[in-house]
Amino acid sequence: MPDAPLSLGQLQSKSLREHIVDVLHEAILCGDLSPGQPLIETDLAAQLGVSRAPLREAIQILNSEGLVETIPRRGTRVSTLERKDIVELYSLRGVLEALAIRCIIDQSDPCDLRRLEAISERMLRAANRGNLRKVNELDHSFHDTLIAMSGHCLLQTTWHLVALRVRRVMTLRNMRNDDIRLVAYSHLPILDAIRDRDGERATSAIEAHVATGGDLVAEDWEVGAMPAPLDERDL
Amino acid sequence: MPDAPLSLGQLQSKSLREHIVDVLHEAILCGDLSPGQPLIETDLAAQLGVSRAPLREAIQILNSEGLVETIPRRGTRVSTLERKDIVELYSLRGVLEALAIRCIIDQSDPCDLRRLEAISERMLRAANRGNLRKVNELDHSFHDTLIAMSGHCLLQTTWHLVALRVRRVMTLRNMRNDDIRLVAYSHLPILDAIRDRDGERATSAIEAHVATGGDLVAEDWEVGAMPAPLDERDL
DNA sequence: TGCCGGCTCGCTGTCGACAATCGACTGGCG
DNA sequence: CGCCAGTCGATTGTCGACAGCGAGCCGGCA
Repeated sequence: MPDAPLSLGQLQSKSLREHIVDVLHEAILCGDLSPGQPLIETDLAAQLGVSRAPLREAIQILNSEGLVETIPRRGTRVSTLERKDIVELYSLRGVLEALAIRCIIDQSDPCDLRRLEAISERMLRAANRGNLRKVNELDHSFHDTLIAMSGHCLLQTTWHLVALRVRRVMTLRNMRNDDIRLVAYSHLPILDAIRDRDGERATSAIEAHVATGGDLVAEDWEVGAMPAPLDERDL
Repeated sequence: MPDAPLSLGQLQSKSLREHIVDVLHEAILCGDLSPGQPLIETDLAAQLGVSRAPLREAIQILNSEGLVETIPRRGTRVSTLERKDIVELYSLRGVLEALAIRCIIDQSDPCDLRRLEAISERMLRAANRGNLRKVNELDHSFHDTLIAMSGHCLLQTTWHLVALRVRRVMTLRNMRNDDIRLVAYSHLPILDAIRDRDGERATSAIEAHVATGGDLVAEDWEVGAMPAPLDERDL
């Protein structure tokens, strides 16, 4: 039970545009839409059973999120991911998470780390079981929660952009089993440092953690990135 | 002569949507559209002489940029700026610029600081002349250039979101004359540190600089923020 | 007099159609 | 044989119109 608000207001409240954004997110993050693939508005609209107006608005959003790239009057395509993008992504991610941790530590009330600890624990178990998908999922939860706990709204907004890209990278790349153990265990020093309210150590820990992840991913990116099955559109 | 590409391809190349985005940017950043003011699509479209379709797409963009807030089926309004937003803005800005500086310093080729130095010099002169508008303009140039020099694309994208908000804050707040001198001169230590390729010192310098600015702005925000003239729309 | 229900109106969400533009193909000319 | 101009198809950009939700107003009822 990750989170199921079911707040009733959710019922039908989503506009068509947001539905489309969700669908496209899913498609891009899962790799159903491969990097570089063109998005033909007419076709997509027909496939989704909607008109082009909300679809175009959705594409605007995807565009601001950096998931697609639009060339005026030329078209839109799923954005590609080069090695440089990975490096940039993880370097930015590092400083954002470091900021989050500083915010958390600076909070007057002793912060509630139980959520993070619970996630971390489950992640370790999943890693030892070799359940790669679960580890990834919990990894994302961990970092999303960390950002949320900072109470820094603007940071959360910014993080959203980064998180989308990270998720994308993680799906495009298949990790080895050793890797996920490494990743899972490297959350522990972060928790320790936050618990001790030691800003310096926490910052180092998170940056080391992120750098590790980034290195693992960037390591042989060219290999793992572009075997995008050259299937023509089938969404 | 800030920058005038005039590359001829610019002629007519902008879609209507982008024009609208520019106009709305201008209107919001200049305060012509005051915080909280509702944006009625029908009216706006009529005033701009366009249909609602490109206007709505433009609003999507403004929305992702955080300049407006949309409540589904209720409408869009210019987003407000609370004191908390200012604090968050400047804290994020600090870490982003610190990252930029680290990138610049890490670059193998000795970076070309002349552009920054030139801007800084002109800023000092403007500050001594008491030319507030010019100082602000040069201040923005300085920081935009700094980010650009990092060569970090994702950082530039992220910076765009921050810079928009900073510009907005700067227009909503009238600085005192002492303030701008203080701001202008506090760029110097940053330049020095970069020149010496001293990462530690540069980071401290930029964070001090940003913090100073943030404090100056946040100081009496409630006073300077909300005297938004309650004029009804005249765009 | 105060509260509840229905009505009306303004506005947003969505749609289908038209106009404009770009790329590729084809044919003619040097 | 190669290059340039003209044409055609495909795709995006823009528009006006309709449908549907939400808020505020008005009237009836306790």
